[in-house]
Amino acid sequence: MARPAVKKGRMEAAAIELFATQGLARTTVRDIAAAAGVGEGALYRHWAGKNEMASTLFRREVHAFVEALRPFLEDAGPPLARRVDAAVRFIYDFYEAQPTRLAFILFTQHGFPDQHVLDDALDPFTMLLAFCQREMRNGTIPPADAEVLASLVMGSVLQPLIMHRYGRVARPPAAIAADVAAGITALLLGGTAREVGA
Amino acid sequence: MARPAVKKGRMEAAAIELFATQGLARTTVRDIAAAAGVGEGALYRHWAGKNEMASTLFRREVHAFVEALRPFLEDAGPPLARRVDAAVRFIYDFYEAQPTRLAFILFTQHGFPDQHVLDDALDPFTMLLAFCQREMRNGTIPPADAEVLASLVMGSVLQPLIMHRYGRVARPPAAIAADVAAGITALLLGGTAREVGA
Amino acid sequence: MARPAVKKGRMEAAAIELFATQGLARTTVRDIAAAAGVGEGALYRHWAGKNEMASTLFRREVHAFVEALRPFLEDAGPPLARRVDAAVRFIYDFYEAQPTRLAFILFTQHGFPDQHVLDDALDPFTMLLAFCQREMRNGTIPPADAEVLASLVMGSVLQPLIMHRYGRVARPPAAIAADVAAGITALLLGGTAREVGA
Amino acid sequence: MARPAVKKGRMEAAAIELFATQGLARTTVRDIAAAAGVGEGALYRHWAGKNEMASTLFRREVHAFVEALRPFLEDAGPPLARRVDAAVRFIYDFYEAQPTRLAFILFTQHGFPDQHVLDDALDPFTMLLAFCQREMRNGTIPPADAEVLASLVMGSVLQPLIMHRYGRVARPPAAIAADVAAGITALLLGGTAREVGA
DNA sequence: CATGAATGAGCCTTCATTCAT
DNA sequence: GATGAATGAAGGCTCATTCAT
Repeated sequence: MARPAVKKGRMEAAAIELFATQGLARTTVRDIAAAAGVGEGALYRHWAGKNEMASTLFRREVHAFVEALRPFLEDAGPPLARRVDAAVRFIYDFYEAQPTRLAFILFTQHGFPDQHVLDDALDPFTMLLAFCQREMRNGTIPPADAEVLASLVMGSVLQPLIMHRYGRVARPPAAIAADVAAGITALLLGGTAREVGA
Repeated sequence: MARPAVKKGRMEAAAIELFATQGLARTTVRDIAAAAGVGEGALYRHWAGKNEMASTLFRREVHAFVEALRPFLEDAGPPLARRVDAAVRFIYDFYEAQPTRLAFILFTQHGFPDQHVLDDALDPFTMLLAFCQREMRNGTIPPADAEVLASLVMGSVLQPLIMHRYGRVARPPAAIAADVAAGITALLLGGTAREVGA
Repeated sequence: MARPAVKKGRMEAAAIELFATQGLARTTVRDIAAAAGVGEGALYRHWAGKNEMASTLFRREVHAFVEALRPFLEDAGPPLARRVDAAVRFIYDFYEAQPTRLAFILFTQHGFPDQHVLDDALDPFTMLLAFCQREMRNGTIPPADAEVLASLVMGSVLQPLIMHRYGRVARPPAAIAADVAAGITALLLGGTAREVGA
Repeated sequence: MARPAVKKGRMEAAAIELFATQGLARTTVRDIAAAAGVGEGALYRHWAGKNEMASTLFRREVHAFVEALRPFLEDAGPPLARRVDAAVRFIYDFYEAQPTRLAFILFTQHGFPDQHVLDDALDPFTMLLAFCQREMRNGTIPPADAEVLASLVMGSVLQPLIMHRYGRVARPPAAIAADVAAGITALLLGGTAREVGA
C-alpha cells in the first residue's frame, strides 16, 4: 500500500481516549471522527462499525497489555515478593504513562453488547490464574482455591487504580505501587489459609 | 383518595434487575415498563426520568447496604480476623440472597452521566477508609496508607463476586467467603509493610 | 343541585388565564387543574376534553363581549365620532379591567384545531360589518367596500392592544382610547375614497 | 466534497407552508419531513431542532420582507398618499404572489416559546414607527402619539389580509389594496387629532 | 364524586450506518 | 478515497384521557 493509514491511528487513539473517558454507549461515531479530525464515514473503511471497532481495539489493547505483563509473571527466578513488585510496578507505570489506555482496558468490558469479547487465551484473569496455580505447584505459596486467590490479586491490583481515578486515592499510582505489591505478597503468602478460628 | 401507587415497587424491582444485568445505557424505559408489566408513562409519575430513577435507586440501595454493613465494621469487640470474616460473610450472603441487588451496586456506578452520584457520607469506600484508620489507631493493624489499604480491601471483596458473576470463579460466594476473609485479614495484618527488599 | 359548582368557575378562570398567556397548545390539563386547585379528572366532569373546554369558553367569552359591545354599535342617536369613541373606550376599559379575558379572545382563535369555532352570528366581525353597512345606508359614512372597511376598523381596534401587550406601546389602553377612536373615525369618514391620484 | 444539501430548501418551503397553515405547535417534524419528501433526521443537520428552525426561518422571512418594504417607506419624494398606496400595493402583491410566505410572517409570531424572536432592528413595527416619526417631523402628517399611530396603520394593513385568509373578505388582496391605502392615508392625515368633543 | 395513578399514542431528538458526490 | 448529507429505527419523554379507589 502506497500511503500508510495515518488516519487509522488517529481514529484509534481518539476512540480509546473517548471510550475510556465516557464509556462505549455515550461515545458517538461523530465524536470519534471529530476528535480524530476525520469524516464520519472514514470509520467504516477500517472497521465494520462502532462496536466492532471497540471490541477489536479492546482485544488488541488487552492482548498487548497481557503480553507485556507475561514475562513478569512467568519468570520464576527471583523471590516472589520481588517478582510481584516488578509486575505491579510495571502495571502502575503503564497507567501513569498512558492512563486512558489502561482505563480503557479497565472500564470498558462491562459495556459490550456481547458477553464474551475476550477468548480466555488472552484474558488477564487466565494468566493470573495460571500464575497462581504454578506458584502453588512450586510450593512458593500455600495451596488454596486458585480462582479465589487470582480474584483477590486482581481486585487488589485494579481497585487502587480505580479509586485513584475517582480521586479517592491521593498519591499517584507510581508512588503506591510498592505498597500495593507488598499487600499482594502478603495475600499470596498468608493467603487464604484459615486462621480465623485462632 | 386516588388509586394507590401499587406499580412503583414493581418498576423498582424490574429496573434494578435490568440495570444490574445490562447496564444503564442499554436498558430502555420500554424494557423496564415491559418487565414490570406497566405502561411506559408510569415511570414519570414517580421519577423525573430514567437517569433520575437510576441514581435514586442506586443511592437508596447503596445506603441500605452500607447501613447493614456498618455494625460489622464498627463493632470493636472480637479479634480482627473474626470481624472481617463476619463482614465478608454478610456481604457474600447478601449477594447470594439478592444477587441483582448487589450486582446493581457493583456494576452501575461507572455508567452514570454525572460523576458524583453518591455523597461521601454514604459511600462504601468512605466507611472502609474509616475502618482502616480506626484499626490503625487502635494498633490492631500496622500503620500504612489508609487509602491504599482500603482500596486493596475493597478490590478483594468485590473482585471475587465479579469473577463469579462472569463464571470465572466456580464456587458460590457463600462457599468462598471464608477464603476471601482470610486473604483480607492477611492483607490487613501483613499489610503494605515493605519487606520487598528482603 | 345542592352544591353550586364552585370548582367549575375556578377552572374556567384558570383556563382563560393560561390560554391567554401561553396559548392553547402549551397549556396542559395538569396546568389548569393545578392553577384551579383541583384534580386533573375534574375537568372531564364539566367538559368533554381540553379542546372542547377551550372552544366552549371561547364562544362564551366572545358572545359576552359581542353582546356587551352591541349597544354601542347599534345606538344610532349620537354623532358618529361620539359613538365610535364610546365603543373604543368600552373595549379598552374592558381590557384594562380584565386583560387576560380580552387577550383570550384576541389571541386564541388561531390555535384551534378546527377552523370554525364561531358561527357568524356571534362573530365580532359580523357585527362590525353590519355596523358599517348600516352607517353607509344611513349616509353617515361614504359608500365603500364594507368588508374592507370593517377589516380596517377591526385591525385599528385590536393592533394597539396587541402592541401594548408586546410592550411596544407605552401608554395604557385607557389612555390611548381617544386617539384610537379619532383615528377610526377618520377612517370611517375619509374612508376608502380614492384620492390617490390627486 | 460530500453530497450537496439539496433537501434543505425543500424542507424550508414545506415548513413555512405548514407553519403558516397550522401553526407551530400543531406542525410535527414528521409532517415537515413528509411534506418535503425527506427523512425526519434531515432537519437536524441544518437546524438545532424544530423551534430553532422555525425562528430562524421566521427571522429570515421577516428580514427579507422588511428590507423589500423599506424603500417604499423611506423614499420621501412623492406625496404621502402615493407613497402609502405604493407600499400597500407592494405588500398585497407580495401576499398574492406568495400567500403562505406572508401568512407565515403574520400568524407565526404568537406561537413562539420565547417571547423575543425578533430584535427590534428588523422588526416591521420598528420600521413603521420610524416612518410615522419622520413624517411628523417633516410636517407631512399632524403630530400624534407615534406608537399608537403606527399600531393603527399596522392593524389596518394586516387585518384585511387576515380576514381575506379567513374568507371574510371576498375580493382578493390586489383588488383591495387601493382601498386599504386610501383608508390608511385618511388615518395618517386626519390621524388621531381629537375632534371627538365637537 | 373527586382524585391522581396509570395508560399509550405520538412527539422531538439521537445516532449508527449508507451512499451520492 | 474521503466526505458529510441523508436515512430511519429507536430512545426518552409528554400529556390528554381513563378509571380504580
